[in-house]
Amino acid sequence: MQPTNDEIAQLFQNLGALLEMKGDSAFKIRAYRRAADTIHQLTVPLAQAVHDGQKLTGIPGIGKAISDKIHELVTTGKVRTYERAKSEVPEGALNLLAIPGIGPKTAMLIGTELGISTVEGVEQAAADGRLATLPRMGKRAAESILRHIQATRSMGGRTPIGEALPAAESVMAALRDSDPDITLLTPAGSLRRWEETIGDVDLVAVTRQPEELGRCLADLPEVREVLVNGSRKTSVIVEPGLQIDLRTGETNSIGAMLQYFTGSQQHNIRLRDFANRMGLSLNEYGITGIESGEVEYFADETAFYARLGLPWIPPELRAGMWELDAAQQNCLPQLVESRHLRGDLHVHSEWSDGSDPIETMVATAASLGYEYVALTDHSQGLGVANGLTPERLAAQREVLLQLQDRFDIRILAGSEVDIRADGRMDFPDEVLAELDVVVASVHNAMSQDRDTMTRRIISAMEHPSVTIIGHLSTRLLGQRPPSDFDLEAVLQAARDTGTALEINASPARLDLRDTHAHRARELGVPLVINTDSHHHSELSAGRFGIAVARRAWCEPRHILNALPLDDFLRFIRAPKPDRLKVFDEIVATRNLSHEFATGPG
DNA sequence: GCCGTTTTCGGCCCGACTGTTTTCAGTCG
Repeated sequence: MQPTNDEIAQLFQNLGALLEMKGDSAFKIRAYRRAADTIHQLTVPLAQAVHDGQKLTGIPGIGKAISDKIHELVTTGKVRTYERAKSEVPEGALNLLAIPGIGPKTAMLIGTELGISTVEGVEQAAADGRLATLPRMGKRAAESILRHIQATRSMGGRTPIGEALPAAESVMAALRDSDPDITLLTPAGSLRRWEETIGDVDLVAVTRQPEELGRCLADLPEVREVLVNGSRKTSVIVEPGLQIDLRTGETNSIGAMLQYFTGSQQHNIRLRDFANRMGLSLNEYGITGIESGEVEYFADETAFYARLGLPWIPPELRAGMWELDAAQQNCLPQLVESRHLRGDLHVHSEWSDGSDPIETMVATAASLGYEYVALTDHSQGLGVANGLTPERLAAQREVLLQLQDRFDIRILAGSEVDIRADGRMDFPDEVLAELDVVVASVHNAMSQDRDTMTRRIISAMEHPSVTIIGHLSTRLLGQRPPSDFDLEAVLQAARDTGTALEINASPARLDLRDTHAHRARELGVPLVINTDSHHHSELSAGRFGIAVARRAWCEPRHILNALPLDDFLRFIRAPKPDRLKVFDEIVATRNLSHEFATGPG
């Protein structure tokens, strides 16, 4: 079994931690961590790249030594440097790093002095007083670690953005209520970058009495625990287990502060490195001339980046990958925005498992200013969702025709058709041929092996009536892992067959995920941003899908449902082998460049 | 270990907070 990118990234993350325990060079450690971060975000499977003989050293943060180690891992299944480092620290010390407040140094100490290798062991030692006897440890430190272990247990890892964003908005509303002097209060960190899961919610605020605001946060009723309460930073855990960090600053530092706390860490490291070479030093207060010691202040991020000779970089792009190179060459993408969407092509009604009448869904889509909407209730095979038989589907078409007279918005007849376990479609061909839009999705037998699932999806793409593949991986964030399939083969098939891929905007799914959407765009696969609405209120919830597309560097020209109605109709009416060509022609005649940018380098 | 509009050697982002200390190490982001 080939190592996945995540597994390779984890190995380098661990290697960095092991070297830190051993007291190795901080720069070497940072290099491994950077490589781990980069690999985690790569869109192409590294193991495949190794087999194809591709050069890895062009990837940021990957030089000869790390490239060699990746080769070694892929070809032999092991990395000798890693195995050796592991043998030189106490068994299990890596496990202890999962405890907040315990880093490599403390983990090493606990392992060597107390012979402890598990989180439970640390908990025991903290409780019975052994932990407090260690050097640079004490009663308070031990208590803090005990609290952290218990807090972590009830938090259970990163929070899907669909849960973190409302929680953050609720806390921000409460803070605004309690402090009328707030002039700025906004998310930063991974939330502002719209990552699919959030570790801690970072909030940035400007107000007259910052320490008072920190106390307000600590005193909110939903706060379960106060972790930090300093003059500029307050950290709390709110029910049901989400950490919120609030940083405060001055009005004239807003530009620097927002930039600093939005990150990502790798973006900041690269940006400061870039600034250093200009003789400038960056921190959260402003930009300092290294020679002169003079500090310049910035009221917004645009001015901050401009001082470095750079255009403003959208937070979704600040991954520490290619965005600085693109900014320097002034070729950042003009990212797609919610206002660019002209239709929604995945909408359910009460005819299957939605909860609203068709009319309500259509009226809501019209009120959002859309030019078209496709009704795509489930097909017959999905019994639990009250899937439509061909007869009910035909009856629904009649209803849609009658409704059309009463609405300006173009109503398209569609279906979300099950891709059966053997790759066949859940409706006969002649039924599918009647529809305007066919979203084909996997809903069962999700644990099929890689080859079977890959063939199953590709076989659906090869069907002449299938317009879009819905929620490709079937994952549910934090609940159900993605199914296993060969992404590259599937994306290639999408391109070859002219089948569009859906970015399912439901915050429970976000599927395609950002890196997959990025790769699809690189390959020139038309993408669709759909809400998969089951209630009229969900029709306006496309923002999570837009965020995925933006993190994938998508411009409006990459998004099929950003096309005006006439052009969209031309696309779906073209026979499938010609569709990609039609898409290209449409974009060309609209006088837009249509080279699918892959990012510089 | 990586990297280059000062380059193949000699640099490498920056600060808040905590708990232990009495000047700082460790952790975090």
